[in-house]
Amino acid sequence: MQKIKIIIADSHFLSRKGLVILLEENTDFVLLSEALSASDLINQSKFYHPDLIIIDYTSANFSFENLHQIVKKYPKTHLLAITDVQSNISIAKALNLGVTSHLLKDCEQEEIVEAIYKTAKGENFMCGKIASAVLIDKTSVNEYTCEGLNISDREMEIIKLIAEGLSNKEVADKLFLSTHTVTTHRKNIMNKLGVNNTAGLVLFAVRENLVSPNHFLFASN
Amino acid sequence: MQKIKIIIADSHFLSRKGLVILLEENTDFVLLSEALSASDLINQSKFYHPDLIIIDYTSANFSFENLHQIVKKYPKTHLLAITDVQSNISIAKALNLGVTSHLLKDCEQEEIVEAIYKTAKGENFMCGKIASAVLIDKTSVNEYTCEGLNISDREMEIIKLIAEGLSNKEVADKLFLSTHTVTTHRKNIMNKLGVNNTAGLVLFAVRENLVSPNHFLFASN
DNA sequence: ACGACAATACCTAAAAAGTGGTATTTTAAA
DNA sequence: TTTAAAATACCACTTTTTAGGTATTGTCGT
Repeated sequence: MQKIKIIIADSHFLSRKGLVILLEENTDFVLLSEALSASDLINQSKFYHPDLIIIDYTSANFSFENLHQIVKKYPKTHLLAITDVQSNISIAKALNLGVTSHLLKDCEQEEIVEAIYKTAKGENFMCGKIASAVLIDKTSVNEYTCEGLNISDREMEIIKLIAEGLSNKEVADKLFLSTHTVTTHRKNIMNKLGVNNTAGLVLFAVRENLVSPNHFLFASN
Repeated sequence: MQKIKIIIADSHFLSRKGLVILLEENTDFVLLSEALSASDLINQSKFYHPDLIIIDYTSANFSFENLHQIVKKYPKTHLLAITDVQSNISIAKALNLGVTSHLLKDCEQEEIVEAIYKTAKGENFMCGKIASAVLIDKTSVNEYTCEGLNISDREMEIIKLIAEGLSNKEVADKLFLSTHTVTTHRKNIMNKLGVNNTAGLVLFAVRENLVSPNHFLFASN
């Protein structure tokens, strides 16, 4: 069997080095390089053409777009995402952007190793928590959905501002809309989410990382 | 200079091995052992009497109590906590239980190394985000406070219910109070927190783990 | 026994949110 | 090119929240 050629893309020192040790312990794996930023990753991918990239797209110098860039440019390279706890929508987004497998950083060593083998062959592997978080729509093979919610970008924008404490009027002013429009959006959002008050909206916003729980409190320091 | 004798206590494979590499790279550090659980940690501490324990008290097989146990039994051993993002109250709690220093897992290597040196000497070291989250009350040396907030238990209870989406009336019914009382509490809380709407209350509740961001959404599944 | 604070309760009035509609325009997809 | 969905806007009405107060009781520590 041919060795699996791997790049690690993660700006966090600890998890990066944890992965290094894991790869060193298995002779089927070859670590080509470590990328600390998106530009590192682009350059190294061009140079090495890895079989597999293990990436934390949430860490400081990476983003969702990097996933898409890699998938488009190097279709033979498979992506294994490994992040801290994420919202369902983020995970679904990553999968839709072409990530083959998804783990969390608190996974066991064995799970990570298994994920590497499978992902390098192009097979999906989700750790337990991820699998339960994302429902796979059996009808369309490659479509991952997130609990049937489909909140539009505009709606997301409005949720974010509401969660940051703006009133409908303030949101309207900020986005150059009528308050009626904001009210309508708010109604539609609440219907989609199945909630009937601001608390529900704010909790959703936190879960989807639209706002940080520290929004107000760090501001007051 | 004598070498610093260290135990790593963390059930997460990746961060544990990341720390292993970091310690190996510095000849002043000696890694005595790795503890995957509280009982591991107790046994290894008894056997090795380390200068320093690097611990993620939030990881699967550890808890706040372990911090207290170690501090009480081995006063010469210093504790360096390193966790994922935490609420201020959790951090304050850890510090009050006797943790000398506190980092986050996304810290840079240099910060971790500096923290190890200082903590082993008994000096405090907080990474940037932690330091800004917790203000040290200079008047009483060993007392860490949380932004001078002192929210009473009753107030916490009411915040929690509001964040769960209950109206003042519903909270009042649940706690057998007049709506006036709930309204008053709500006002007092908002004054203490320096916010002026429900969104701020809910974000605070999330930050202090009074409510899960999944409260509504898991309920609807 | 005193003071401080927490918990309770009430009042008024303005502002905002929540409910249940309808309706036009723009955009993306089939 | 038809169609569906998203984004926009308006109306009327009710409920809830927010902001400004005051005031009584109980409890805890000094």
